[in-house]
Amino acid sequence: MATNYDPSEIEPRWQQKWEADGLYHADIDPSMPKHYALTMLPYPSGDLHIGHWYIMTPSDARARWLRMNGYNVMFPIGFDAFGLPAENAAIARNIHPKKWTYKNIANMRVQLRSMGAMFDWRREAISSDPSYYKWSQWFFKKLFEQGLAYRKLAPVDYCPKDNTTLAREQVIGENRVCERCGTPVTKKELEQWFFRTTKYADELLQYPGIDWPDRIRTLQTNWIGRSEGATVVFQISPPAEAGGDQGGGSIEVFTTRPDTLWGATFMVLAPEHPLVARLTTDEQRPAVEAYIAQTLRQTDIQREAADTEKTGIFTGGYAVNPVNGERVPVWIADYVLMTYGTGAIMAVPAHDQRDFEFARRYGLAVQPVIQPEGVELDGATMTEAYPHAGVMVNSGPFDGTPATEGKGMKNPAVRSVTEWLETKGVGRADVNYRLRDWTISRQRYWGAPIPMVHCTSCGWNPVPDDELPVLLPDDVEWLPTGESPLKLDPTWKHTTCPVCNEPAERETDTLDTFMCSSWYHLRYLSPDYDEGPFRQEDYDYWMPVDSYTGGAEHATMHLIYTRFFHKALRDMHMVEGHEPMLQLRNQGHILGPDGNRMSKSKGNVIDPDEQVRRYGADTVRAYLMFGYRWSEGGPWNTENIHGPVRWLRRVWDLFTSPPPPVEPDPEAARQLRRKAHQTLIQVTQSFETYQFNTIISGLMELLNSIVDLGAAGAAGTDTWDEALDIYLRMLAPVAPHIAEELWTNVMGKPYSIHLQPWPEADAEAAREEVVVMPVQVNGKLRDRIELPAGFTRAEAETAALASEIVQRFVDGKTPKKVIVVPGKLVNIVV
RNA sequence: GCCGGAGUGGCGGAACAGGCAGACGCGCGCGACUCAAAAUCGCGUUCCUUCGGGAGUGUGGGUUCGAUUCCCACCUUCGGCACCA
Repeated sequence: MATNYDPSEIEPRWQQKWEADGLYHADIDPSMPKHYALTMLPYPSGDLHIGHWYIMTPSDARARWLRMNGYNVMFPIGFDAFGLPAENAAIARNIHPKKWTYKNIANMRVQLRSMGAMFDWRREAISSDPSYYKWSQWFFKKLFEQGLAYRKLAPVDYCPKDNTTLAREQVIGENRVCERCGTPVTKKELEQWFFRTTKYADELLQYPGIDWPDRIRTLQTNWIGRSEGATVVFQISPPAEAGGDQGGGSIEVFTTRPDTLWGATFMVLAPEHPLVARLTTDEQRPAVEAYIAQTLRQTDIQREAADTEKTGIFTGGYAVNPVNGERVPVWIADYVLMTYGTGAIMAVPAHDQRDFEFARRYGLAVQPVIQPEGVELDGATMTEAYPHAGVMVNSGPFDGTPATEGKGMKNPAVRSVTEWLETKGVGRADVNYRLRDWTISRQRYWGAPIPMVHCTSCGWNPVPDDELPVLLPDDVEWLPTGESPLKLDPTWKHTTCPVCNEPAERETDTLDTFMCSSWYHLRYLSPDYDEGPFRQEDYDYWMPVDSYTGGAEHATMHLIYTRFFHKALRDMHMVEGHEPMLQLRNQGHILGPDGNRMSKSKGNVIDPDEQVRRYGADTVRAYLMFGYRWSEGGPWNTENIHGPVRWLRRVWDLFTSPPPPVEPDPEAARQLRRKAHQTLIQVTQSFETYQFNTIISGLMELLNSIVDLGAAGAAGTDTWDEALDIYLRMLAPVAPHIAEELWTNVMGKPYSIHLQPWPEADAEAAREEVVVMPVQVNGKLRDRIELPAGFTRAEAETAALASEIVQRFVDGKTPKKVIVVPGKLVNIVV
């Protein structure tokens, strides 16, 4: 029976049999508890990357483990197939994006199958299939009907290389580059479709009942950027001298520090603010217009760079500070952004560094209103703003009120001033968010057409349901010209208005691919269903997603979008619960052997196919689980993989070349049983907590014990058989092929090991009989004593003091205290 | 600048509701088998040591009988945000 371990023969054979038998089909079974295990779907960019293995194979092992624990587990797979990378690659190679994409999918399917994962391939969903994007379009319509999709003219982020607009989330890094191609983005004023993500800003900050990493929650919380404060109304002052059309009106500002209102000595509007034209006096008009023109020429990057010197210009207009009636000049400056708050601020130079710099540059008044303890702030001589705690001064009725450091309503000064503003009718408590609505229009070809029609008399209307999907035509020029390729098609855009039936034009932009991936977990439920995006009974059984695995880089993109999507659908009564995914875990990333990100140009790419050819899928799986903290990742190591290589070879040898008969020894058998059940407890716990490296190390340790204790007399006993049985069951989730081969063909046990239950741990058997207690003297380890399990404190103390080595260190002194921690140690304090 | 991870042998990493630091593996060294090499197996492997011990989990303090684990202040590094009023 002794043969060499040959994964290249074993693995494809079992993969074919499992598939032929439908072993991993997940079907509704109300008699079983369900578990929806989801791993982020891959983008069909060419070849499967070792990174895909790193996300998917540990996730697969855990899904298999759950299945052995009695869950009806669904572990689906699909492709996020629309989007820029496919289109760009297709342009570079001069093939049609569709052809390129589907060729890659065919290739990646083969590669994915070589993992030996328990994917239910019947549920495969591909976002660029018409049967899929029909429902992406349908969801768009639903959002439109709810007012959650809308069209507006707005300055949006634009990638000049990819020639398309981008969502704010897709602009990254300190120099604000395109998430896909790394080109610095520019701003463009365009009519675009948006999703009203801001409607859910506050709710997205809550994570009710879900187990998501703090890290992701923090990233999302920062991204959403909630600020508490007050909106305050400043009346525009009547003209002090001739010029300017200033017949009343008011300017609203948002501030997180209403307690500093008495120190607001001027106001600043964004140059694009609609009131600028009204406020500007004739005298100032040429200068103001010149400043605005100059601002427009600047890129957003220049404008938003925090370290440039603040510039601005006086409009000539004034407003009245509502708390003290003082007339304050109104300026415009590009450090005030039209896209946040009201696009206007009250400037408090004494307590805000930006306002301070601006005031000093233009000689504006600085009035301290928060006095720190023991220091006298003087507006004339201050060298920087004082943004910290103190006592309110020069603040009318609030003089003497303590102001703490924090912004928002937790600061009592902020709260009481806000309440006072409300009673005076000049302000109200308010909240602002950094989050912007999601721009979803893309001026590119390879995406789902936005199902909207524009008619000169009826405006924008959705395509009727029975005309969905709006098919993406194959025969267009899909070169990126900056215009939507669909617009350049001579015929496609022409249609009739769904309302008046007159000639009308289709929307020629396509949907951001992140929209398609916001609901893919729902399509897996019923991928062939054509009456709706999913079948209700499938939803009722499988949702929500119980465990979701993927990269943390999606924290402020996909993972916000999909939560928004779920909440929107919930409010339309299409889905239940407040969150789509109950548990989220992020893996790290595998780098090249040189420690850099893998890239073809660096020549450090590890090809999983080659590793599988060399070592087998089970070994690659085991290495990826064993070699890293899953949450951290790290460089691929061409030497460390030899550990798992040897391990699985030794496992093979143990089962195929059983040890020679020995004299049975009950003590060795008892020890083996103890180790087996201890390992079982530890491995179970490691699966629970996604600690894949200690699953493998536990199995390696147990193998060592089986070999050693077998030779010592455990071999051939019932305990031996039990240990080997437990061993294969524990091996099955991590190395499914070798476990199946050894179980079914070598041990002759009933097919399939993957239908077997997870073994039950015997806590009694796992308990140690003899306890080795470390003995410390003054906290330093001096000796170890053996005690029978179940000893008393007094026995432990006596035994510890009796130790010769301990006595040497106690050195005749009387112990002040003896600490006995049962099961841990004895510490003698002298 | 602000927010959040992470710093443990030559390397990947274990152990943390405070209790034997370095499990498991890689690499390395010595040995066995072999004509030889590979593979395999056995032993060893944190550092220093006068062999009694001593030091040691990024640095410096603190709490404690006892700290990799908790607290304070730093340093390094990796992410994220960045004129957000």
